[in-house]
Amino acid sequence: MAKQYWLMKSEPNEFSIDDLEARPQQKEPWDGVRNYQARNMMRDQMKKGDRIFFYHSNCDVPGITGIAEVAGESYPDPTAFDPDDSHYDPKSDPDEPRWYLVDVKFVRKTKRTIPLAELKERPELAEMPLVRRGNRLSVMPVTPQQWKFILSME
DNA sequence: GCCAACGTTGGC
DNA sequence: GCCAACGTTGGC
Repeated sequence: MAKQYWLMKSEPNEFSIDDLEARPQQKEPWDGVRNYQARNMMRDQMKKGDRIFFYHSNCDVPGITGIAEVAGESYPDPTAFDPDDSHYDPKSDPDEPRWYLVDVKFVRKTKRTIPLAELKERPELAEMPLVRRGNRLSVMPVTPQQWKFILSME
């Protein structure tokens, strides 16, 4: 299958692109997602080697700060089974897991933060869920055209 | 199955 | 800190 492209949001005060770069093997399980649309994409569609825009939300300058890649196939999110974890979900049964995740691996930081404000100005990106009003999806697909265009804004 | 209340996301 | 937009929950 052709390589696919994605965008994943993270709050940098929780987990930033620098945190990802600093991780052992520069890899991190993308746990804690509790939204069905986002889960479905991670569980069913994201494949090893797919590229990801790493997006910082809820911060001074929200925008794309780096590139990562999907490190392997999806698997059940262990934090859903842990009563001590803030993302614990008693309704997720290990025999029938409700939540899934993928591991994400650092590729590089973008040359600069590409701010949401600039992404919004570009008609080429008007179809991205990211720039649409009220969208709260934390994992979303990016078309090859959008991917290429955003890279040209670096 | 409807829908009001509530909680969360996330830009500003 | 405000608040609009959503998703989820739970009473009926």
